[in-house]
Amino acid sequence: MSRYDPSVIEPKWQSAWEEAGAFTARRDPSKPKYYVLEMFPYPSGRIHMGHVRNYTMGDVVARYKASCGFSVLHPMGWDAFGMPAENAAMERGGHPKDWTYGNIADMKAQMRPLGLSIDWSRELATCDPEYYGQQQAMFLDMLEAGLVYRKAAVVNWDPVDMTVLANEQVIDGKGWRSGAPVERRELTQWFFRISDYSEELLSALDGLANWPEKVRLMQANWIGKSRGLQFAFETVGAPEGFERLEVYTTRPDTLMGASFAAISPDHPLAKALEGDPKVAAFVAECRRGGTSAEEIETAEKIGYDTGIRVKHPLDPDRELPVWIANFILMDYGTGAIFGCPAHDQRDFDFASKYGLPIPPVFVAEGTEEAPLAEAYVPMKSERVRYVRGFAGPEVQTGDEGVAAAIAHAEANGYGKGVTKFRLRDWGISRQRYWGCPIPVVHCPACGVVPEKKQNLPVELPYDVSFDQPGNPLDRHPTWRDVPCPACGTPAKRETDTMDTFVDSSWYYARFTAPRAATPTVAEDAAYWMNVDQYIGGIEHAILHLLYSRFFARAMHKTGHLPQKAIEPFDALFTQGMVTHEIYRTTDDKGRPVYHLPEDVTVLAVADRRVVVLGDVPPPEADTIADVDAWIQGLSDEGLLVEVVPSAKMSKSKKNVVDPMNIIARFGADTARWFVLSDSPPERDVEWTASGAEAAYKHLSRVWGLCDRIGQMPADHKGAADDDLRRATARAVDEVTRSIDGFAFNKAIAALYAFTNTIARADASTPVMKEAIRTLARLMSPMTPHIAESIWAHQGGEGLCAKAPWPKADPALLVDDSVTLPIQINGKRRAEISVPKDMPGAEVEKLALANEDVIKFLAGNPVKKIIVVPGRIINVVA
RNA sequence: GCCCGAGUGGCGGAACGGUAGACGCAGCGGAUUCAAAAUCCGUCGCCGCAAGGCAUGAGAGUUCGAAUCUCUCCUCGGGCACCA
Repeated sequence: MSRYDPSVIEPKWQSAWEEAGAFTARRDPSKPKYYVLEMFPYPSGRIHMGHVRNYTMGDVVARYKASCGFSVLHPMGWDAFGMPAENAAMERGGHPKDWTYGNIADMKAQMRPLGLSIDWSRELATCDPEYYGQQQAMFLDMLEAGLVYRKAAVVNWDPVDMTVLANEQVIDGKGWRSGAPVERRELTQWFFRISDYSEELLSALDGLANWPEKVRLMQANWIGKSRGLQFAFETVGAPEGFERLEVYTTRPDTLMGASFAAISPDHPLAKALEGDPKVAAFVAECRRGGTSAEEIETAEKIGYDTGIRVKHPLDPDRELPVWIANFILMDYGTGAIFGCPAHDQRDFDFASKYGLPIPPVFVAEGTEEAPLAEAYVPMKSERVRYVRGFAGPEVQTGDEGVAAAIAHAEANGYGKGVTKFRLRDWGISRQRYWGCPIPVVHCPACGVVPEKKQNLPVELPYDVSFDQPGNPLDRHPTWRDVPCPACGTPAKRETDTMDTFVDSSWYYARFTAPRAATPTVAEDAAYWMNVDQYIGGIEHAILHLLYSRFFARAMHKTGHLPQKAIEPFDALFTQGMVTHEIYRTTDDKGRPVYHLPEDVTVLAVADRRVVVLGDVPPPEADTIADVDAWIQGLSDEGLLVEVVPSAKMSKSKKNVVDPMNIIARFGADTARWFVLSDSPPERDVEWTASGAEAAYKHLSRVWGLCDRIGQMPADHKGAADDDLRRATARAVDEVTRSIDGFAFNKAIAALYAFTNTIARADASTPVMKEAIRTLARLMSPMTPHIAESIWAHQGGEGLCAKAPWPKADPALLVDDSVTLPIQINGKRRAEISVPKDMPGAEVEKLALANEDVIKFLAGNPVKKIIVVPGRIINVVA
């Protein structure tokens, strides 16, 4: 025990844990279980600091819970399907499978030195046929249960890559990879019926008490419940079959302000009218625009008057024109609306453009009707005066007006109140190779036929090529050709694969029985589910977590999960990012050039922080002017680096720190300590070289302290044993409460303070040893390797990782006397030390007798005195 | 536009309505050293010689007492957004 050398102790203890099988999860009915899970990574090939932070947090929880006596499940796997593997194959050759498994091996090799307490025997990759075969089995069960269906849907189609693109893959109306203008094309796709669960997924959010409020709110907004009126207009001059036009509105109270009706270009009525070349041309024009967010936002409102008219339900003599308008969405409500330009900005813009009337329905209380320059849209909770009302009192809130209008419609039989959701069914078809094949067969005789379960997995063929665009499965010479599972005649496999979000929607359940021949095993799922603590990035707040919540319900319905697991994640924690400042210079053309942190030098010059390129010695300067001149000189030579405030680590900005470099230099414990130390876990943490060094120095100090205590003579007597015992108890208490509350930064702060206390303590050898053994136990969730070394050195029994968590003696947590600050009129003026249970009346007497108090009172009479036991005394004069 | 969240020293951040700034970084002073690095000790919100005063984005309010609760405003961050 001489020098702190992580490169020696870290591999040593990792082997010791492995040999002891310390982290193998076992179903143990005699113990309570604890399932901690970090969101599994995409195998890009390199781990980054964000991974280190995420997995370290999970590891702290796993190790802490294990030492508290829980049977812990802490698995790891790979979200291994997806586009990057295919892109790599297209750009650099090679095969997605080889690329992916190679990356998994590389990343695993980078993760193991971190010393995470992971049960690697449960490792899985979603691209393992063992995994996706079970996913296919569940797909078939869900198909049978009516949770999956096919329908035609409008998608973003990249005509060059010949694939469907997600909205976020469409940039400026062009495919992100091919750069080709994206078309809106109608394709038949597979969907999960997630919208059947809209109401439940929304209301169950209330039960997720240990989820961040923010995530619950984001999901609630995404699900987007609204209450409104649905009714039908009677049409005049419409084609056969369109005698009625169903519309939906959340503002039925504005019905008297309707000046037109509008339908989506994708509405069946619009299709029926496409025989008219002018209509067809208009609809085509609407389609041309992409469906990306920006596209829609900037698109101008355009419309086409169909000549069809509808009768106003409250006044059959009044007829409104029916327009086709590009801003009406087919998949919300009924795909048709009535326009009330006075109280809806979109309708106002549209009516203004096409010269339609804008009659107000209500005005602000106490005002008169006047021409509008923009739509008047007050909060629904605000009281307004209805000038064209038809239900409820003249003056009422919007909410009351809506309720009265729905009641009026229902009473008079022209409409009914309905609830709608923004959440749409989940389209999972992807025209890609590297994904889970959808296990169905298209038979000319039988139609769409599910594959037989005994034929699963439907495995991806290896012999595919990526030298041309489109789906390799589609052009494979034989893969598609199979006999129909129903009638046996030649048929074709479905060549679409599943959205990779499906893969990640149930991996948490698979971890409970990762090698089983069924998707899950009832006993294992019953024992391990739910995930007690799930940890990951806020970027998955909506899609991944919502899909998983749906999938767990679907798995329950098909018998793959118990009822208790329909909300699979009991507690969710969303950790912040690891950031780093950016170092930038400009080239002679004025373009930014970025530099890696290791390529710059940070100098403290006078009281300024100067960052330079390369290895520049600091100046020998005496005056501020000298320093300025020196900096100016650097600037002229192009050596002065501009520092851009902290941002998410990104390769393009070169503000990345490779965890492997840090481990090589300082060891895993330092990296783990640092990512936990500086900021609350939910916030971003800025990686700084000085902070990492400080972490390393601290661990070295702890090492040295351990060494020193090890050399103390066994009979050494100290004068303040009790003080150290109390400090030890306080440290146990603080670290325990901090870890329980996910405040790892506070746990670290308490450990710093405790280390300093031990270093300065004047205590007998056994008390010192007990203190440092306790320190080792308290450090072990964060820095497990150095903790083991200290534990072993100080005579701890067995592995520190297996030792029970220390408990603080409550008697040592309370002090016999307390220091009470004394305030006079709310300002701190003095303090006194009193026995902890001294009665208030006596404390008052002592306080008033205090000479500082007398001085500050200056003879003024005391009006009131407040004694908060053990806290504070406030004298009001 | 709508809905959230956050503003505390030079920096990251602590603080059940009760001593604001724990802990760390940076800085400053000292010891050690031939010297430097490393290490150790001390100091460190601002103004002031001091007594003391001023300080938690700004302004009001509640309270004996407010970083913390309430209201208004400002700034930053995030989510959603032709969703009828």
